[in-house]
Amino acid sequence: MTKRGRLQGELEQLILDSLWDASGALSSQQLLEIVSPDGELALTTVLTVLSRLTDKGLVTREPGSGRSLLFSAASTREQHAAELMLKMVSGAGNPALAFSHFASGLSESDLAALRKSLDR
Amino acid sequence: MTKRGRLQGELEQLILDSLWDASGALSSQQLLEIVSPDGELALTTVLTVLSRLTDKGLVTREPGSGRSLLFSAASTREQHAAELMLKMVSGAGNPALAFSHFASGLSESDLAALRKSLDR
DNA sequence: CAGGCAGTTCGACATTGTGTAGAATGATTC
DNA sequence: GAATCATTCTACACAATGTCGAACTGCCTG
Repeated sequence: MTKRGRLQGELEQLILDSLWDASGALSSQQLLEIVSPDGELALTTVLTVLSRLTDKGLVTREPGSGRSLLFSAASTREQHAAELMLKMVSGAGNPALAFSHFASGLSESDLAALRKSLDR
Repeated sequence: MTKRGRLQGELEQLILDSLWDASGALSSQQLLEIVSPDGELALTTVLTVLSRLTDKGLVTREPGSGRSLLFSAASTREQHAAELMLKMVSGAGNPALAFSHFASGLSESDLAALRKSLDR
């Protein structure tokens, strides 16, 4: 019920970010510890969100020890970002124009990185 | 109430697209005509959505003839797309990696356009 | 092997965003 | 001044998300 003044989609994003930041797969408990260190959230809350993220294909689950589950992001943060960016391009109408606006907003270092990624 | 089986956000997108496709500013009536040629929607429906899009800063309004208003998109489709793409990059963690995934998904012609937009 | 425990799944309710439109308001016009 | 008509206000339905308590179910331990 968005009690803790959380915005729409914020908890899902927070959990996704936690999974991306993690080195490996995480248990629901570990995620709870990360997402709510002060014990403000219930474990079931985290599990519900994980279930919804799994339904969306953004999270995968593997069996852990006992009958626990380990969760991890289905794709890397960068793959996910790239996918969304590609979707923008397809809906952009005039990609060349969109690219030019896009490039204008990039930092020098990001521009350099982008150029390098195109050199192949 | 999403009666006509419309998905979440679909009408907003449809109206935004109509404004982008239009050569100039449009009245609510013209938009209704475009969005619902068969008269399935009420004019107030279009106006409500326009009001919400205006609140989001995606649509601007100017006085038209009489006390009518003319609506137009606040930014071009390409600017909008570029803005979202830039937001992705900032949240991508490792932009260089995101770029490389992004480039892999682009068509040859889009790649060429992107290269050209970086040459300056 | 039965009982408890730890972890998951189910079902529920709250809030916000969006689809949808009738009622109310207010400026224009005749 | 009354009719007109575009906009704003108010309202309700449904979907997505936040948030849990209750129920369920394998495992482990005694």
